Amino acid sequence: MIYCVEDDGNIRELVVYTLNATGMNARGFGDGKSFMKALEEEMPELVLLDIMLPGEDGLHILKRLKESSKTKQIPVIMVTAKGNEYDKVIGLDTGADDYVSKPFGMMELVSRIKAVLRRTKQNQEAEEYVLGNIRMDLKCHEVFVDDRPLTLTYKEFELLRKLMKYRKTVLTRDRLLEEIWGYEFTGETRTVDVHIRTLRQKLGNAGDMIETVRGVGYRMGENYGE
Amino acid sequence: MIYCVEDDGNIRELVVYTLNATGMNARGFGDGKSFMKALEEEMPELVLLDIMLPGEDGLHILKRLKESSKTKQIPVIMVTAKGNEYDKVIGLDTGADDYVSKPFGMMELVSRIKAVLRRTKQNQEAEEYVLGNIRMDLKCHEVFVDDRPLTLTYKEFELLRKLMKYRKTVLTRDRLLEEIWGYEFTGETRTVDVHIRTLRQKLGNAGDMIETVRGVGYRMGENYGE
DNA sequence: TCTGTTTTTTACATATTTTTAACAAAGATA
DNA sequence: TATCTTTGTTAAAAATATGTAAAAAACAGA
Repeated sequence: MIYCVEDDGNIRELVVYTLNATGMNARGFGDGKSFMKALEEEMPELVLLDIMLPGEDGLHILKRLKESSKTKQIPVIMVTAKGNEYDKVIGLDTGADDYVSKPFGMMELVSRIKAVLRRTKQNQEAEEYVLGNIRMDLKCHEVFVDDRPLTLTYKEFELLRKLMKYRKTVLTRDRLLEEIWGYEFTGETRTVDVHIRTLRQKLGNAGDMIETVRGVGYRMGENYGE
Repeated sequence: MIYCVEDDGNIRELVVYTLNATGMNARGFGDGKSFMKALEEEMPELVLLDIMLPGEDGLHILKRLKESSKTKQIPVIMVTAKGNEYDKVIGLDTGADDYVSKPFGMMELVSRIKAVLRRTKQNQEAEEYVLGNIRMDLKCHEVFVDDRPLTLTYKEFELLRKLMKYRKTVLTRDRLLEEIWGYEFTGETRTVDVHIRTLRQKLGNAGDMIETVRGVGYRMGENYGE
C-alpha cells in the first residue's frame, strides 16, 4: 500500500490511478490530517509526500514520521514544486529517501518508487531461505537441493519463494495467484496446481516437503509430506 | 568542510551559502592559487572545481590533486560550463568523481555532493575488477580479455562494470536502466538487451560469462554460462 | 554544416514458459 | 457402493521473453 499526500486533486488522482494501474495499491490524501488518521489504521509501504500542503506542511509531517519509532522506517519520497529547490534540500536532510519535482512523469515516479522500495527492502528481507535440504539464494536467483543447483523458471522460483517464506502456513491458490501473478490475473486457479507439479518434480525427494492441504491450498515445511 | 573553486563570485557565494545552510561547511575560492594555499591548512572532505578558471585551469588543479598522495583521495566534482567538456572530465582519466554542468540547481548540486560523499565513504570502489579472463581498469577506462585490449563504448563499459561489480547477483533490466541510464530514461527495456548483445560479441568467449536469467535479468560470474 | 560513431528503436525469428483443457486418480459424502 | 469434488498428470495451444539484425535517431567532433 502506498499513500500519496498531495493537495492538488488532479495530481493526486493521476498518481493514485497510475500506481493502481501499475499493480501497486495506492490511496490519496488531500492534507496531513486525513493522512495521519489513516496511518493509524494501516501502515503503508511507502509515502509520497508533497511539501506544500494546507495546514501542516510536508516537512513537518516528514519530521513527525521520522520521530515515531512506529513510522520511522516507512520510506518517504518528497514531492516538490519546481523553483522551490531550497525545500527539497532540507527534505533530504530530514530523512526523505528520495524526491521528485513537479512536473514529473508518471514513468519516472514509478521507477523511483520501485527503486526506493528495492533499496529499503534489501535491508528487511532475507537474502536466503533454507528449509531441509533446499537452499534459495534470492539475490543470485539460485536454488540448491543438497548443494546441487536447480534450474527453475520464473513462476516456479516465485512459487517456491512464497512457500518458503510463509513456511508452515497454508497458502491458498487465490493468495498465491494474487501475490505472484498480481491482482489483475483472471485465469484458472488450476494454473497453480500445474506449477506445483513441475516444482515438486524438479525438487525430487525434497518435493515431498510441499504438502497439499485438501480444499485449502499448499503448505511447506520440514515436517510436512513424506 | 567543502571547498568550492569558482571564479564567478555570484555562483560561488550562492553555492557556499546553500551548502552552509544545508548543514555542510563550505568555503569559496576565486582561483587555484588561494585554493591551494588553503589546502595546506585544512583538508576538505570534497572539492567543487570549476574547469574555467583564471590562471591555472580546473583540469590542471585536478591533475595536481590526484598526483599528490596527500590529496589523492579527496573526492572532486567538476563544474563545467558546456556539455562538451564532459569528455574531458570523464574520458581522460582525470579522476573526478562526478561533474555538474552549468546552469545547475542548488538542489541537484547538494544531492550530487551527498551521493559522492556516500560513495567515497562507504564503498570505496575498487580500481580494478577481474573475473575469469576479463580485467577492467576503471581508472584508465580500459578492458582486457586475456590481456588483449578491448574497445567498448560508454554504455557497454558501464554495463560491464555493473555486471562485474555485482557479480553473481541477477541485475534486472530496470535496475540496470536506473543505475546506468538514470531515472529519467523513458525508453524501452529492450535497449539493455541490445547492449548486452554487443557486449557479449565484443567479449568473445568471455561473453559466455554473462548469463541470461529468463524473466529476471542478467548475471555475471565465472561459473555461469558456457 | 557534414561525417562518423554511438545509442535507441523496430521488427522478426526462435526458444522457452505459461496456460488451458482434458482425463485420471484420489478423497469425501451420502 | 455410487456420486461428487478436488487434485494430479499430461500434452497441446497460447503467450511471452530473448536473440539478432538492421534501420532510425541522437550525438560528438571537425
